[in-house]
Amino acid sequence: MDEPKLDRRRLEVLRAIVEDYVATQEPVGSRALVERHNLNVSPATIRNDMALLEEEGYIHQPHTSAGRVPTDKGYRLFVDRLTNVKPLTGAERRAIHNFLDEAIDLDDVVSRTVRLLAQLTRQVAVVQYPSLSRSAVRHVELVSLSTSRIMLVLITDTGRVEQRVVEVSAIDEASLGELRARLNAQIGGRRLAEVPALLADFARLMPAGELLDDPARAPQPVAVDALCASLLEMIVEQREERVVLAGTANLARFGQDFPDSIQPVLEALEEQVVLLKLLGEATAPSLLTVRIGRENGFDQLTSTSVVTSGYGRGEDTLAQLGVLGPTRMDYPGTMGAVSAVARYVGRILEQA
Amino acid sequence: MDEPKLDRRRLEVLRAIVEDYVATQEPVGSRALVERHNLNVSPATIRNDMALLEEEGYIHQPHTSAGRVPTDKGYRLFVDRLTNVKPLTGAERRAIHNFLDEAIDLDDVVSRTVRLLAQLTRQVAVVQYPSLSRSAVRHVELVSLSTSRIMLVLITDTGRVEQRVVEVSAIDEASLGELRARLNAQIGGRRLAEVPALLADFARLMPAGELLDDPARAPQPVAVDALCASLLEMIVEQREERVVLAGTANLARFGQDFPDSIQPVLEALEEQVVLLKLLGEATAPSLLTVRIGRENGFDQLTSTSVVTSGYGRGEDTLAQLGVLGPTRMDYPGTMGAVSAVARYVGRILEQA
DNA sequence: GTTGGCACTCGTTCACCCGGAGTGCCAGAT
DNA sequence: ATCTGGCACTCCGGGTGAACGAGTGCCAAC
Repeated sequence: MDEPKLDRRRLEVLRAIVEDYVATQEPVGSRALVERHNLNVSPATIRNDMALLEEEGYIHQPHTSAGRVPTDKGYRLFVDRLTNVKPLTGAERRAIHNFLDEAIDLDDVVSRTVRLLAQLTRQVAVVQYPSLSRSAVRHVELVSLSTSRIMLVLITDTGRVEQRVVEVSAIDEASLGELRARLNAQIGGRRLAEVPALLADFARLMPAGELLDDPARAPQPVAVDALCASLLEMIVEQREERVVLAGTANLARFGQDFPDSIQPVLEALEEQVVLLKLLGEATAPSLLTVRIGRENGFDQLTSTSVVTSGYGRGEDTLAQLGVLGPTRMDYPGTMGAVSAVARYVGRILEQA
Repeated sequence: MDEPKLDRRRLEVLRAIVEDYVATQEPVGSRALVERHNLNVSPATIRNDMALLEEEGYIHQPHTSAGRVPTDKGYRLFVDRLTNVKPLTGAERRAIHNFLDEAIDLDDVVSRTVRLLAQLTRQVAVVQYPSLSRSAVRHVELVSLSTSRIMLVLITDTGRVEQRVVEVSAIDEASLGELRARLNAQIGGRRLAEVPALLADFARLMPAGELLDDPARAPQPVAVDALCASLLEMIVEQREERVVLAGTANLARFGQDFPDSIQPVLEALEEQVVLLKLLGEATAPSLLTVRIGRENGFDQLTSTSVVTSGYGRGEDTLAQLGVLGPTRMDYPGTMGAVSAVARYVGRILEQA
């Protein structure tokens, strides 16, 4: 798999090119390279290496007699083999702690996280709300609003509360209380992912009275069905997950990095669907994913890269968060920030 | 108050300058003016008028021997006296109806409205959630989660649901039921604005048992106080209102209109506080407000204008919505769109 | 495999010039 | 008193061309 033609020095040259280009935003030439990094060879040697790297598609020359610029393939190699995530400074680490520790509820955690990430990386930050399906039921509440309307409230252990109103045939308070108790016994504390199966059982057994001490108090099947159906809908519907955004202003700072304009990028960022796709499938917590240029699959985003990480409680990934910026970005730094924030948010969620 | 020096033709000239400049985005000269509008005078005459308009501060010359550009003061006069809101086309009107009629709940109405407004005006749209304080209490629910924790749920007639959990000293189910009934009798159907006063009475009378048939069942004062306090907090806190945004990508289309960069504008738009201030105090429904350039009071937004309108049910303003764009914007068109959307959203809320 | 040298290519910058658009002003016409 | 045509003037923008410099590729020598 390794390209045998790339010996140690050539890789070093590629790394130097990426680093310099990211720093200066200008094509980098052979002389500048030997000066800034202490490669103990002459510019001419570097030129030979560059010619080879270009042949292999890792770098590219905007026009004859210009310096070289990394290609997407070059960045990819850089990220995969030539760098490690850069650990944050103590000050940054402290800033994360201080800022996130003040969060008062889930909304606040998410909103603080996204702003923090944007500020830390000076780029666009994206945070997905903890997914319902990964979290567990803390409590289900049934509130009768009138004789035939029930409000269904679902509280999860990530602190999210969802409610909706259900129309049912008349049901009396006593039955409702019984139902509430049984329902909580059945699904309380269980993963949302397990709930559909459990509800199916519940809908089958409950009306038959099999779960009750006094079968005479079994509620009407139709009411139970309606409630279960609504509960299921809530869970499924919420899987269409919410995403929040911050730092779009940072895009403007990189105006020159985008071939035409930042308009298509801003447009893409307004589409929830696009954002969700960018964050991608849930990965293990603190496992970084980097998508470079075309890899992210949207034409409007060919000159952007995305760095994402799962976050969650312990081993469970509850959702994804990440950062979007120009392909020419500080990968080690960004990866460090994303990883650190993901880890810390996870820890906060554990306490809650 | 009228500047007597501005006779009919001079005003006409100002209008022509604004219209042409908005259309072409280039300083407009005397000759072009007489050609495009059929003013029946010579360019020289227009030049005299322009000199006067400039002296009065309505227009401005970027440099000697360039055409004229309207100043903020010029736009102001234009908006106040030289134009009327432009009615929408039939197609646009139909688009509004079709798109908004499909909304399924309050969140959906708001989200559709903001996207619609952005698309219609091709600018940044801002919509404030209907304010709790203007709406009325539909129902208050008390749910005991455990012996000492009660969930308080407030449902308003705009369809909003807010909940929070309150810690109280132990309270039994019967007292809770009584409390719920009395509380609803006291504040159900009332405006949120009236609620604080009503709650004060309630907290005074209820514990004393004066409102009960059986004074022995009066709940502990401390529990009532805690509940009332939380309810008040909910109402007050929600006055810090939510705002949603769409169409930021449209800013990029106007890149040249912003002296330096759109960055400060994007930054401003990320601040909820700024957005709320821009939307401003509630005004009567369908009453348009236009703030031009510096009038909006933010340094970052000196080259933007904001067109807002209240919207609501009948005569009640529930919240504000509006559009933000470069000072050089199509005022009549934008005003027409904002006004039409505000009116229609109001009508939708009436049905709900 | 590395190096120094050299010819060559291009993009960038600057000075310069020119054309055109637009102005202000003035004297004369209405 | 107001409008108009004419005229001199200003200034921006675009185009041209030269000088410059950064960078390259190649080759012969080490």
